[in-house]
Amino acid sequence: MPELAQVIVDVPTMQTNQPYTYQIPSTLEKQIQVGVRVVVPFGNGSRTVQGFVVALDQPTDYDGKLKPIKAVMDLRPVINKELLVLSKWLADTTYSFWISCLYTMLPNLLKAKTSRIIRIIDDVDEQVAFDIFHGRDELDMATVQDKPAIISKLFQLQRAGKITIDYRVEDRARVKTVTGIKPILNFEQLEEQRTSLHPNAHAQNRLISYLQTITGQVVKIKDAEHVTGLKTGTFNQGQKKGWLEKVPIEVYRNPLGMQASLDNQHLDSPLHLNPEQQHAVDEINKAIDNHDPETFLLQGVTGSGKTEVYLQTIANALKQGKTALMLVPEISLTPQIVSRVQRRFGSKVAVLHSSLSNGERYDEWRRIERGEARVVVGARSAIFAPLKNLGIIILDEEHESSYKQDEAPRYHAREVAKWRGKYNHAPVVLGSATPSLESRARAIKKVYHLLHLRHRVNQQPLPPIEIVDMREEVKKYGESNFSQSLLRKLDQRLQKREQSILMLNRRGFSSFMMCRDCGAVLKCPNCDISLTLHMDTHTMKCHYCGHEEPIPYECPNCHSRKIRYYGTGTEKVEQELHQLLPQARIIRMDVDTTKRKGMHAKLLRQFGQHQADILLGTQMIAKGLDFPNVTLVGVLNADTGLGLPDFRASERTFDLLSQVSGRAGRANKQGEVVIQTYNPDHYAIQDAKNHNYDQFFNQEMALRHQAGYPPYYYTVRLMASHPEEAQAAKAMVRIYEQLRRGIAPSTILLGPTPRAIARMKRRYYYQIVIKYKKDPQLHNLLFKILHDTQSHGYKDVQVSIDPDPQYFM
DNA sequence: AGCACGCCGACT
DNA sequence: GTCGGCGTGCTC
Repeated sequence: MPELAQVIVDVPTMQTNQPYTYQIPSTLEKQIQVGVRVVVPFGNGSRTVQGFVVALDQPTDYDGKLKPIKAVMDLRPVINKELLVLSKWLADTTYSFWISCLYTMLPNLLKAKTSRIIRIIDDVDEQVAFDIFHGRDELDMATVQDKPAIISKLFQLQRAGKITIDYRVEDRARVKTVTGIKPILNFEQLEEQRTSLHPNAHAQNRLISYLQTITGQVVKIKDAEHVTGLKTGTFNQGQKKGWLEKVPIEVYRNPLGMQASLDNQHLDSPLHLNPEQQHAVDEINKAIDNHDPETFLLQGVTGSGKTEVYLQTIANALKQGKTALMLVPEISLTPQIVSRVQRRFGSKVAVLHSSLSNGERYDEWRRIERGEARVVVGARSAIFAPLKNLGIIILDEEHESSYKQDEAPRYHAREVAKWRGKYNHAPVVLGSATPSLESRARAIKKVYHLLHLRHRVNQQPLPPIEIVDMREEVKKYGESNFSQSLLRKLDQRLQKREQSILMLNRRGFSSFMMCRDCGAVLKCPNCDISLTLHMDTHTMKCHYCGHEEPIPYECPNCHSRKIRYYGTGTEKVEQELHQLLPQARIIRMDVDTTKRKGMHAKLLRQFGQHQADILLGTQMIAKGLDFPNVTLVGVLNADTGLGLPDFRASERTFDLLSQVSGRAGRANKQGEVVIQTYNPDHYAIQDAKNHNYDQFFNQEMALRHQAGYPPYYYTVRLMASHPEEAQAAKAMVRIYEQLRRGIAPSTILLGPTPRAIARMKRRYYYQIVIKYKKDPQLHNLLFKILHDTQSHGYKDVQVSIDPDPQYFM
C-alpha cells in the first residue's frame, strides 16, 4: 500500500508550483489514486487547501515532518493519466502554474470553494456580537474581506482566544438526482399485503400490482406516476407501509438546445462525396486505421463540404472503437453545426458550449469521462475533454484566433490537439477556407499533409463580390452606412422574397462618448480605455475591468451639454435601415440581443423560417451559418480592423471577408456580395474580392518575411505591471537587461514599451516582444525571470509571459 | 494565497 | 515597554 503521495496544491504562485509530499493515513489508503482531488493542510496554522494527487510512492528529499492527507474528494480520478501528463506539459510551455492548468482542463465545479469561517468560542461583548456577527456565532471571512477595521478587530479577538478560524474546503460538484422508487418486498410478500387492504383502497391495490411488475428495479417516481396514473400520496402510503423505498436516481441536467429527443433510430445517413472529398476522407481514414498521428490541413473554400469530411472520418474512428473530438470556434458553435453532428451520431455526442451552466457542463463532462459520449463537439477548452482512445481530432476554422486563450494558461488549442494526437496515435485535421499563414506554410514544407477541396458541393461558382468605395459614396450622397448599390440590392431581395445578411465589422471599434466642445472622451477610471455605450442597461461600461457608470448628460471636463456618442453600433444601423427600407423585417444579432440563454438559437431559427428578411449582426454571423435562401451578403465597413497596430490585421480582414462572403448562395441560388470600404485598393480586400487565397498568402508572407514576423520568427510577449507607472517601467528595464544578457545573438527584443492600453484594472503595463528563430536557452531564461521577479526588488510587480501572442498590442 | 516572523516607529 | 505597520520568506 502506498504511503506517500505527491500533491499539487491549490496555491497558484511560482514558489508553490511543485508537488508537495504528504503521508497517506491508513484509513485513506484504499481511496487514494493518482488523479483524485484531496484536502490537505498547507502552511502554518490550520489552513487547508484542495490539491491533486500527481504521483504515489515517490521518494522525497524533503526532510521536514510530513503532514497527512485530510480527505479524499473523489471516488475515481478526475484527471486521467493522459491529461495529467498533458497538464504538466501545458504548464511548462505556457509558463503557467501546474495547478491552473489542472483546473483549466476540468469543469469549474471541480474547483472547490475554500472559505474561512470564524466562530465564537468565548463570550464577546454585545457590541461585537451584534455589529460583526449580527447575532449569530459564525461568520464567513469573505464577507468582511474589504473591511480592514473589522479584520483587525477579529485578529485581536483571535489573539484573545475568543474566536477561532476554521478552514473549509467545500466541493461544489453536485450530481443532480430525482426521486426513484424501489420495491422492498417480493411478489409473494406484496400479494400477502394485498389481503390486509381495505376493500375500498383501490389505489393502493393498483400500486401493489404495479410494484409486482417492477420488483428488483428502480423507477423514477415521475415515470411511475405517469404509467399508473396514481398520485404521489399513494406512493408515500406504500413507503410508509414498507412496500417500497425511495432512492435518489442520478440524472444528467438537460442542456437547452439538446432536447431529450435524441433519436438514435432516425440518424442522418452519410452524404455522397465528390472525388476531392472522397480523397480527403480516404487519406484521413488511412491515418486513423494506421494509428498515424499525422496532421492534415484540409483547405476548402466555403461550401466545399468540409463538414461532411469531418463526419465521415469521425464515423470511421467510431467504427474502430475509438472516440472523436471536434473543435469549432465558439462563434460558429451554432445550433446548425451542432444539430448536424447530433443527427449523424445521436446520443453518442456531447456538446461543450460556453453557454452551459456549471452544472450542465459538469454533467456533459461526466458523460464523456464515463465513456457514454464518444464524440465531443465544443469550443476551445473542449480540447481537454476526457475522451479515451481518441481516433481523430478536428479543428474547424483552424485559423481562428479564439483557439488561443488570452489569459493564463495561454495555450493554443491547435498545439494541444497535436500533442493529444501524438499521445493517442491519432491524426489531427485542421480545416479552413483561409488557413493561418503558419499552417499553410507548414503544409508547403510538408510538415502537414495538405488536402485541398477546390470545388463547391453545389457546383455553384463563388459569389461575385462588388467593392464599394465609401469615400466616393460619401462625397456624392453624404454620410450613410448604406451605399446606393447595397440599398438597391437589398431592395431587389425584398422583391424576390430572398434573404440578406448584413455584417457590421465591430473590430477595433465601439460606441464611445465624446464632447463636441472640448473633445474629451469618457474614459474608465481604472483603465486607459474609453467607456462603451450600452443602450440595454443605459450605462457606460469598461470592457476590460467591468466598471459601469450612468450615461452622462454633460461633459465631465467642460460641462458642455454637447456630448454625443460616436461609432456605429448595430442598433444605430438598424434604425437607419428601418428608415431606408421600412418594409424590411430585420433581426439584429449582437452581444446585446444574444446575451440571454437560447436567444442565439432562437434568432437563427426565426431567420431560417424566413420570419425576417435581413439578418444584421456583428462578426458572430460571419461563420458557419448556412441559410439556402440567403443570396446577398453585405459588409458595411470592411476596414475597421485594418488600421489596428496588429501584424495580423490584414490576415484577419481577409479571413473575415472570405468567410462572410461564403454565406451567400449556399444552395442552388446564385449569391452575391457587397463590401463597403474606405480602402478599396488594399490587397486584403482585393484578394478577398477575387477569392484568391494563394495571392493573399504570397503577398502577406513576403511582408512577414520582410518585417520579421511569424511564421518566419517565433514570438513571445513578456508583460509586467505595477500600480505605479514608474515602478512598472523600472521593473521592465531590469527584466530587459536580464533578457539581453541571456538571449542568443540572433534573437531580437522589441521594447520595452507601454502597452497600447497602458493602464488596466488600476495597473500600468509594459511589454517586451521577443522574436527568435532558434534560441534553446530562452525557455529556461524566461522561467528564471519569472522566478526572480517573485522576490527582492520586484514588490507588487506582476509578470506574465504569452508565447506566440495573437496580438502585439 | 495566507500566514508568521522580525524589524521599526508611535503610542497607552 | 508594547502595539501594529510592513518587508521577507515559507508552506510537504
